[in-house]
Amino acid sequence: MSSLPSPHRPRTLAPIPYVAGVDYDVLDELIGYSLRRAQVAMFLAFHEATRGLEITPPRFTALVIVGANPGISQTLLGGVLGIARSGAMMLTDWMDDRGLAERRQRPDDGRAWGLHLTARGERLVRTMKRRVLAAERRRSARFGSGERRRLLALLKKLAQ
Amino acid sequence: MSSLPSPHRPRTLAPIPYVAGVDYDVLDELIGYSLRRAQVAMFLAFHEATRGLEITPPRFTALVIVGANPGISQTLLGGVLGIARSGAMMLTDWMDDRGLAERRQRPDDGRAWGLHLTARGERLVRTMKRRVLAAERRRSARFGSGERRRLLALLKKLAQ
DNA sequence: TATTGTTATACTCTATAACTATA
DNA sequence: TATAGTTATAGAGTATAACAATA
Repeated sequence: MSSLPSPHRPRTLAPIPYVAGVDYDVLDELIGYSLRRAQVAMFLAFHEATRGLEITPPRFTALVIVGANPGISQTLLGGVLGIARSGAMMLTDWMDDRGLAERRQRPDDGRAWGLHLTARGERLVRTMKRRVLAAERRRSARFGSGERRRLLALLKKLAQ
Repeated sequence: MSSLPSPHRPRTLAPIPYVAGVDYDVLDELIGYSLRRAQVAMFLAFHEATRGLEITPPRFTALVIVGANPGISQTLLGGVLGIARSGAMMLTDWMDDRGLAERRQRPDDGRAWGLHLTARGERLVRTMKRRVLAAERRRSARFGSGERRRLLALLKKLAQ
């Protein structure tokens, strides 16, 4: 396969600028390009909202998924995140090392662990959710009534 | 600064799945999460559309920008892309090595190069634009009249 | 002094492939 | 045989910092 893909997050800590005097040509008409710019902007809001928590988007997703699906296996967690098992392991190690989640033995299957949030993990998830949702609302303040809802629906349709 | 950011492109060559039976909790309500899923889907369409051209999103952007702004410097190109000068250099080397763009001396400033597409670069840009626009139209076919336009506008508003 | 291009280096995230234990 | 977890390794893309040449 070609030179492909990578992560989840923008490259710098500043929004991608619209440089005055530069002709953006077809880029201005491409969903893909605006998607990228929007993603950088939203990442910055996310980063600001989770300041001090050492959270990244994949970590956030992993913690939320484990919280909502106690006993989930590493392999399935990787499947949900769209990453390889080895990546799910590193994420799980990260949660485990910090006392946010633990691996419990399964009586039914000796191969797989069941992942569970600790009390500390539960607290962190509550804090993260509160902050991230607040950041989204703040960023959506520029939208008129219903526009946030409509954007969400259009994005889901596009990703389908 | 924390452990931060990275690129432009999704991690795998498959869309992020919605795994049946898994509770996605708050993720379903977050613009940031849907943005990520949409971006992966659009990247796959982009990748498919540019098959055989060895093109990635940053290369596409660089070629389009040089094409529309002949004589642009590497530093400004990096500014438009939102990457460091060293990255703009690697991109320029890539274009130069393949005979797609060339560095020309500037009479007014001995420090900076002026970047220009070659005839071959011009042809590639035409081909890329055609294919990528067709892919976007194909992907937007699921949208009702005006929805693509509305999505573009909402994304721009979000990124502002 | 400031800026452009350049080079070397390090870092992050991810994939791949091989290994083991269990099914 | 197949699957879960694990480990080691490699790759892509980016940033940072230093340097020479020019402004």
